[in-house]
Amino acid sequence: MGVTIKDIAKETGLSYSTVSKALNNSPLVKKPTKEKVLKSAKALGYQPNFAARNLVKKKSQAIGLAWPTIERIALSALVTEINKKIEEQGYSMILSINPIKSAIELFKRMQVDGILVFEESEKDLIESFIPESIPLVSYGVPNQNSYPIIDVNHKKAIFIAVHYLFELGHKHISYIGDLSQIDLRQQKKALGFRESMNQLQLNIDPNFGMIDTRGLDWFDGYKAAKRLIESNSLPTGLISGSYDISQGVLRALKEAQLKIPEDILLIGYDNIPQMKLLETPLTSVGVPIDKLADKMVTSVMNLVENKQTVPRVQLIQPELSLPVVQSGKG
Amino acid sequence: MGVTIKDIAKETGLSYSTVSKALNNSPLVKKPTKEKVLKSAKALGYQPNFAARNLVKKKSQAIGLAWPTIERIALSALVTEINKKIEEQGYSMILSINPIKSAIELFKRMQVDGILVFEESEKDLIESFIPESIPLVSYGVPNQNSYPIIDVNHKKAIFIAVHYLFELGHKHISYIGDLSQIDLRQQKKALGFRESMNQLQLNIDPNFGMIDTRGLDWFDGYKAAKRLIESNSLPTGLISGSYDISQGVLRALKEAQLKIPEDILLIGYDNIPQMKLLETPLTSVGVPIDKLADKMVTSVMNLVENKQTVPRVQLIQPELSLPVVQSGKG
DNA sequence: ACGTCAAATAACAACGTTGTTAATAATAAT
DNA sequence: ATTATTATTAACAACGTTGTTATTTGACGT
Repeated sequence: MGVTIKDIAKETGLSYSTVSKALNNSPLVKKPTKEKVLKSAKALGYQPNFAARNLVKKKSQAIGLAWPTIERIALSALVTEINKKIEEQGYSMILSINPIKSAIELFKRMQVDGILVFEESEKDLIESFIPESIPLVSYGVPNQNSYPIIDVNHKKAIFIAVHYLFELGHKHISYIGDLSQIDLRQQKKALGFRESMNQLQLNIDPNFGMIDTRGLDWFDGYKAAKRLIESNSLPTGLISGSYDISQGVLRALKEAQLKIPEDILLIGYDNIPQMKLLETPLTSVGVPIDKLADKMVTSVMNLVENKQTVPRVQLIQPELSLPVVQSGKG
Repeated sequence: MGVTIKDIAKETGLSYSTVSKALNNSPLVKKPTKEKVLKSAKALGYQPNFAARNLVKKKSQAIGLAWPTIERIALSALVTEINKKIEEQGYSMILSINPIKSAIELFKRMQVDGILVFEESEKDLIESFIPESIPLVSYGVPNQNSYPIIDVNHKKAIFIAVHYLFELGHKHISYIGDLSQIDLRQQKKALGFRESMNQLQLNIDPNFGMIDTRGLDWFDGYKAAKRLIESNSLPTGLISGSYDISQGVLRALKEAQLKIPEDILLIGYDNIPQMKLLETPLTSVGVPIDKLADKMVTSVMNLVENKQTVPRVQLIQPELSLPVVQSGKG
């Protein structure tokens, strides 16, 4: 089946080492012979065997990305951006939607040069099976991690949102998000809210100051917002904990015929491009997705081509972005 | 760096061929030696080199899935199901979100044993660069394809939906979906609607019998449904062309305070599990996702392990499924 | 025309596995 | 005790590349 370098060596009457060099456009081989080789290669339908190349070069020119929760859309824009950046570096990205552990094993099998991981709350486990042999960078929450982690300053993000509302004169501010004790990232956001409110000496309504969505899906946000609306304890400013939740909240507000920002000023989370597609333009806070993608890719690349060491924790600072005013054409 | 089979051969005083056999649990090696090898392997932290193994075995035990449109959620449930089925076969799945052509090239590099592709409308291109060396199965619309295609009988699906409504006594039936001329799949659905209506001698309202969403996103469905509602040409039965569109339509109907199925009976498309998560349970029509996943995986597996030939086109028949009545607990 | 030096190509050893064949140790049969 | 037979292990070629070293070829100066 497979046409190898030796076949084209036979055809051209050259040694297979020169054929190899010719195919790699080495300066050590004369132009006419290069052309002869190339022509013959095309004629025979030669396809390089990358297992062989990987074996000798100890490189696959690919990065693996472990993303177990594919069905939650929030990260897909980030993944797309990461993919783009990796390609720009001359590498390729492969994705696994398996649980992190088996994804990493798969990547090892595929001989990737580096691994990116989206961690959620299984921190404990990860540490035990990360392969020393392959560079790994995680988008997660710092712990006693031995591998580099890219973190977002979630507390500060919420802080920015609260202060923004405060300066606009809002006194009744609520937070809507997942308050469960499992996901560290969500905990930081909640904590950030509490601290910011205290600092500004604002009161957190005991019942509806912090609304628990009990989940991160669109629908969770919807249901929680609905409860809030029915309670008649509506704040004037509302901060939502994630992109998906914002969507649900928006919907609930719309159904209740509440106007944004007149009746209630909603601040979304996660600065991803899709934000612009939302029906109602939203003020939002978070780390711009391309900044995040850039950090992750350059970090793992630095490890792969060990140009320099990568800090154990990199905290990225969030920004506030004002709503984009939609033009008539949409 | 890399601990190899030879290192553990040295350690145990055995030849590296017996070490290899021991690690693969061959019956040709005595139990005590096996144990010795295993212990030493663990002690040294041995990690097999799969490039070497792939090279000699000409197999990677992995299937590549090309899915360029990751940001559209509709297929994610199918992808998850396919991943599960592939794992059950003892293989692994890697995913690429690159354009199909470069995804395929990547998969070749990674030495996958087989490739699955989600085609949209770039049929023309694909044919030219499919590698003869790797089995490839596509979820697409049949053309002059030389590779196996899994197709869904979209026309029949719409037919079933129309007939279902007709038998319930509906006369005013509309279709809402993407009517663009580019996507073959969408064209089939539209055609199916026209034919079914004609067959039943039902009139298609010239303005609002077929509503063009001009896109496949959630929001496209929303906007189109909104136009429909404002037109006051509301049908009693409405068939939507995709999962995402159904979501948008649902939302628009809800905002207009229209009840399902009392005011209007909406039939969704794509029988995917998430359907159950929709706020409003929906009658829906389409091919159950696990059936589709099964067809794709078994097809590519048959090629990979060439057990048997795979038909050039496999048309899967859709089914109607009635709304799941939600229990109080949700 | 002959030796010198550079350019071009050939030869060959790796890379880390697996599968096949050869060699040895242990056991059974006479 | 000696050979035939089998269980174990060792040796070695192969997989398809790349990089290093050796060899050949050709051009040049004298």
